[in-house]
Amino acid sequence: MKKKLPTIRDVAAAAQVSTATVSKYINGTQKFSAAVEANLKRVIEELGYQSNPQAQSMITGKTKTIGLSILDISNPHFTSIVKGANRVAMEKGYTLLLVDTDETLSRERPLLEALSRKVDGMIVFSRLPEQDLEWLFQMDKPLVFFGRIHERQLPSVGSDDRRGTYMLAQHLVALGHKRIAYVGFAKSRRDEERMSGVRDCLDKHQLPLTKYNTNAATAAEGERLCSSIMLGDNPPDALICYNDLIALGFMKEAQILGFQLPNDISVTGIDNILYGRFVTPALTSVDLQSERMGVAAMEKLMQIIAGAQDNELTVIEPQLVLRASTMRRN
Amino acid sequence: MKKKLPTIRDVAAAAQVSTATVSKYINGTQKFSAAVEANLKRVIEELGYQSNPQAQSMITGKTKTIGLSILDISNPHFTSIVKGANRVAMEKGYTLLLVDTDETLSRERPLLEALSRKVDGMIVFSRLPEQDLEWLFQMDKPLVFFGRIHERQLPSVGSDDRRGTYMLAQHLVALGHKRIAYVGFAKSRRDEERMSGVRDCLDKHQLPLTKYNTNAATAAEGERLCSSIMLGDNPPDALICYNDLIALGFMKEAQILGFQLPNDISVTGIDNILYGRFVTPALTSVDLQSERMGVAAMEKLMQIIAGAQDNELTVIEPQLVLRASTMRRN
DNA sequence: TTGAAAGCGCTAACAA
DNA sequence: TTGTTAGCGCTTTCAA
Repeated sequence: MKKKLPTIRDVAAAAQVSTATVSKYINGTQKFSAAVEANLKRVIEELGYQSNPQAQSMITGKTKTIGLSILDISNPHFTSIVKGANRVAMEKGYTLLLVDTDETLSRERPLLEALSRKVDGMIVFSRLPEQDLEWLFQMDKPLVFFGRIHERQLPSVGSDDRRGTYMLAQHLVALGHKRIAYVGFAKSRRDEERMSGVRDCLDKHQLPLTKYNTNAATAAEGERLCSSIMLGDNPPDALICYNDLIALGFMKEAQILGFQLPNDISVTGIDNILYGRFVTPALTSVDLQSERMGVAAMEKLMQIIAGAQDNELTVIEPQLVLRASTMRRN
Repeated sequence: MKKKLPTIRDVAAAAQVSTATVSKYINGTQKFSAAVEANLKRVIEELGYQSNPQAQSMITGKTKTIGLSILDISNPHFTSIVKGANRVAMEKGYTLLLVDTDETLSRERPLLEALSRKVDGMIVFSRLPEQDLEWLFQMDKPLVFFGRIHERQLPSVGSDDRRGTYMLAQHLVALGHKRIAYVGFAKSRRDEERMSGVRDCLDKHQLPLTKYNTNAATAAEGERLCSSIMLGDNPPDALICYNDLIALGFMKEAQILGFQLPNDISVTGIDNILYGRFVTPALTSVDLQSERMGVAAMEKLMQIIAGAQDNELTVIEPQLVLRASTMRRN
């Protein structure tokens, strides 16, 4: 037994004015005579009237809603992005329609398609190859991507992953490490950049690079890979993991296997998630400024919605965060 | 230069049928002659027509969107809730409108009000006192709460916090602890329950309870409180923290201060967030089954939207998770 | 099985 | 400053 909400017509009738007047009043589009204004104010109050956003957006074409599509909300990197994006959106009076594709490629397109019709713009973090995103580019929705889009000029926000891992590798080399390995996540579009940062640095120092690969950027995968990395023939003396989660899992498992960290192996991650500080040894990482990325993406989208031209990639500089999980070799 | 999307009228014109026919076709409301069906199918394909959800929901009153309001997405407890809720919603073809009130009481009401008009139902985790939620109850929106609502019979999902902390206290007592302290978070509605679980148990064993309080349920607060707890007159030999985040911060700082864990003090948290496993010593906690709570809440809401009567509190049983941060006293 | 027509609640010209 | 009017894109009787 739903009670009917009052409509703009009810207000107009009760206040003895036209619906147009009411509309202009609630939207503050115009000035009114004191009498009408006071009257309207009272009536709206009495009726508890609130305008119906559906109807509004049908006409204006604006929903005051932004779609944010990410790969996995339980990864703190994405959580921070959401946090940052949400803060900006909230300040500007927008709400967030969140889509978590749960690292499932096949879900992305249908989810994004449905999303696109409901929002004023979208921020998307996708694993789809660029050619599978054509349809998205075609749409007239304001769009901001995470990560560089190569074949088109599109507004995007990214981190300089290559530089980040270069710094990490440089740091490890400076500490005297000779057998450095990279634990990647090949499914990700960013994996290649991260690895090449490491490789560039090691090449320069004429050091070899061993590579491992995970099937997911999770702690569980770090744990899984640990024994085969550490109990092999010529185990690495330093590890650069695709992200902190993998590093955390690896470290835990290595300790269970009886290794001393960082004495037996230096371990580093990427993202600088909060929890890296609390493990022992605390995790050396590269701060990709996830929250700032979220902020930057939302601000960019807001500007585009406001009419700005922007097809640039905004690069957020990474910062090396040294902690106890890396140490000097003699 | 926005290109106009095709409307139902364009389809109708191109297919030489009425808009009503098209409408029924897309919604599968009716059977059609093979000719019309094939024709419609082709035309829709050609035009790339997709119905406008705004217009649809204006008439049907359904948005296929669920509002989820939480306190802080960066707390893994909430992250898991979102994860669970999102999964169920996605399966049922709903999307999530996320509201992160960022632990700011004054934001809750306006945010919830705006939210309510845009969704078919809401799941809310609120810190507002019950009397300030009256307006929410009045609305005809399907609603599910987290945590028990006392003064009304309302559909909700909660954990048995009291039992959880009782188990924790019981465990500590069994280990031989005599000076147990609780680090609470008085602003939260659940704080009282959690503390009373501890107190009930300690009373039964005629043991004293010391209490501390944080200003936020964060690791930073755990760190902040650590020195004053540990470097006081008669420091506790076991700590039950309001949540894992506080425990993690406390442990880190205690170790920095030179304490041996768990030898000098046993520490426990609540929530069983993923990261408790990776710190050293691994954190003993109570698993509140956050993700399952999210699932349960969304399922309940789906049923209510489907017309079910449900004013029950669904209680998710907590589970004690023993790890290395607690140890026997001699 | 199909279509005509009347709106859903609101905004945006344009007139008054 | 206020009102009239014509829709936005769609669904839903009701009639054919």
